[in-house]
Amino acid sequence: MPSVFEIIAEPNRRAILGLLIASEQSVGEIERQLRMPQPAVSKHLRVLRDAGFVEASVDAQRRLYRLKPDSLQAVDEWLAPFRRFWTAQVDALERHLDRMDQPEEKKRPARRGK
Amino acid sequence: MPSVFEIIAEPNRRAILGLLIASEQSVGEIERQLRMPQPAVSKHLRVLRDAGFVEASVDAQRRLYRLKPDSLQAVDEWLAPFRRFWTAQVDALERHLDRMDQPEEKKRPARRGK
DNA sequence: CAAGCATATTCCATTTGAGACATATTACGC
DNA sequence: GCGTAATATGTCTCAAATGGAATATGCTTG
Repeated sequence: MPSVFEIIAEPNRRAILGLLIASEQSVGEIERQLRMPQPAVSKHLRVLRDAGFVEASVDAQRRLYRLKPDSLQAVDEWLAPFRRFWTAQVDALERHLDRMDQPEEKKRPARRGK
Repeated sequence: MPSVFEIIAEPNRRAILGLLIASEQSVGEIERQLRMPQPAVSKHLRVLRDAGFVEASVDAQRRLYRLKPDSLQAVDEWLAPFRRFWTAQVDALERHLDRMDQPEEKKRPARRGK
């Protein structure tokens, strides 16, 4: 049972997850979009399923895979303590830029919010 | 040149990064805190340094390693599109809880916002 | 400059995991 | 039930990366 981090270390698995953001996809659709041999797709999906990142429903002979919520939350939580590290930098940069270009306008809407 | 994701896939490297959140540390300090052979520490630090996650300054014979900002930002950006996936879930749960316990109080302050 | 400590590097053995291909399974239409 | 499409699994090989032990480098002090 590999860790969450090992799961997403594999580029093809990240690609598959990326596809599933849009909507659920069959194995064949993934295979075509990523131009990847079918056994490879199935194997990666197996790993993702075992790790709880995706789930499948049966539609005749196809299996439709979709993202499971929560799966990537663990990564987000691990990241949290580090986040303040770069936000300090970015905030300073933004203040700097704000002072530079249009000192009068109220531009530059919420960059990280929502 | 491994990807950001491969860098943080290694548990010991995550542990080292975790230590450096608190403050900069020498190799020896990391070695002792993580109970890890010194060459292992140096090797992982090498990888982290090459990947731009940490930087070192020289203090006599010791090298003090500290986090570089921005390094983990790439992970955060990759995570962004997925984030809305679980927030939908969490928000629903929060609304549910809010309805349950104190229906009158204005408690439960911003949980994810800074 | 010799000795000693802190860190880096090299070498080797082992393991892990992905890729490629062949093959098994399962469901459908006829 | 047969043939076929869609997906899963098994096997083999190979590359990469980790751990461990020995060794090299570098700085410092006496």
